[in-house]
Amino acid sequence: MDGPRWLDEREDRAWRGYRRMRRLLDLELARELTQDAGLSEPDYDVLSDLSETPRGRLRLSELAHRMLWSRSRLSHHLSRMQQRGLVTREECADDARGSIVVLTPAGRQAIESAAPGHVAAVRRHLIDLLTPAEVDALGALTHRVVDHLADPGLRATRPQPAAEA
Amino acid sequence: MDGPRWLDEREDRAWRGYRRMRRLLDLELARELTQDAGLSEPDYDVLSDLSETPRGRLRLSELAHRMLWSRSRLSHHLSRMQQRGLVTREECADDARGSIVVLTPAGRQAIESAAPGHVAAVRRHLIDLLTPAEVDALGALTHRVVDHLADPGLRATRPQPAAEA
DNA sequence: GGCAGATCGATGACATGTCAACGAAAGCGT
DNA sequence: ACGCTTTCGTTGACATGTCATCGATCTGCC
Repeated sequence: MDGPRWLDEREDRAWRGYRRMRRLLDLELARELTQDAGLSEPDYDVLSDLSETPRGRLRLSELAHRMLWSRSRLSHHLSRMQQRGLVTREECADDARGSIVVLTPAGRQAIESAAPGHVAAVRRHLIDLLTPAEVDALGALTHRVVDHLADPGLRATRPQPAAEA
Repeated sequence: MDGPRWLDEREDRAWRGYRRMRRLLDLELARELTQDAGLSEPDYDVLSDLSETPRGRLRLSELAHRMLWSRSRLSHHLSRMQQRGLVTREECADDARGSIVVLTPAGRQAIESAAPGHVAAVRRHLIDLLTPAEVDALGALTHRVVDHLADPGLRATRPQPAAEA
């Protein structure tokens, strides 16, 4: 029962800064995206991931996996986007349970006209404010954290849960 | 007329890493917080900010301002927290429109018992994975971005909508 | 073949966040 | 004192995200 190791001044500064940046950056990017392209950030992410595939088609689960979304969330969101004509669903030939999400021409149009402005906003509010060394540091650090979180073994580090099969 | 300046490989790595970290870190911290303390992240943040004040009391607007929340959101959330006995509202003496959010003993108890575990989680999944130099870099970079976003003049930087496609 | 369990995607109930509007009360200039 | 405008916090309608569950289908194993 050691006293908890609180964050020291620098750590606290980093943590608070991260959370504040997160919030403000999100608000601003979402605001511009809505205003300029009529898309929400989730919309943009769906369209973006879809458009990165050869023919703009992906199994729903595969898309959910890439986006780190639950299938449920994606299914709900796709229904809304489908009503707006941005995507459609097709039956999957080799798996009758599955459905394939397909980018419509309107969806392709939407992402292609939104992308330049969005990238510019990301630059303006983040990337271009950083030195090259900071960009690299951010890349390195975030990927390390992601790898750590993606590793199921990480939770063994926690005090309590020790059980294993 | 310039083709949009897309992100180069390093910038893209940083940007994708950031978004992925954001999502995974959030999920994990929220998961542990709920499991260990029965609080959501928004709950924690409210209680945390309140507990940092001398007597656990703040004007609703002041709290909303600190948290970067809308008054509406905070009002809704407080209603839920109030029903769980974590906070109460009091009338404001010097401004009859206002209300003062007050941390209850139960709320104080909740944040005090949740904090050590939460800080430990933040360390385990983020801070302790970083070198001291990275912690400083993260602090510097996030604060720069925050300052930039907080500056109302920043939007003047946006290109005029004069360009035709 | 046929059964048991896993996976897929959809759905409804519910929790949470956003947005526009509101009544009440301050501020402010006259 | 008087209006006009702004600010405060609340509210209701609605958009979005989560969670548990479902029927359908696939998979592996006998």
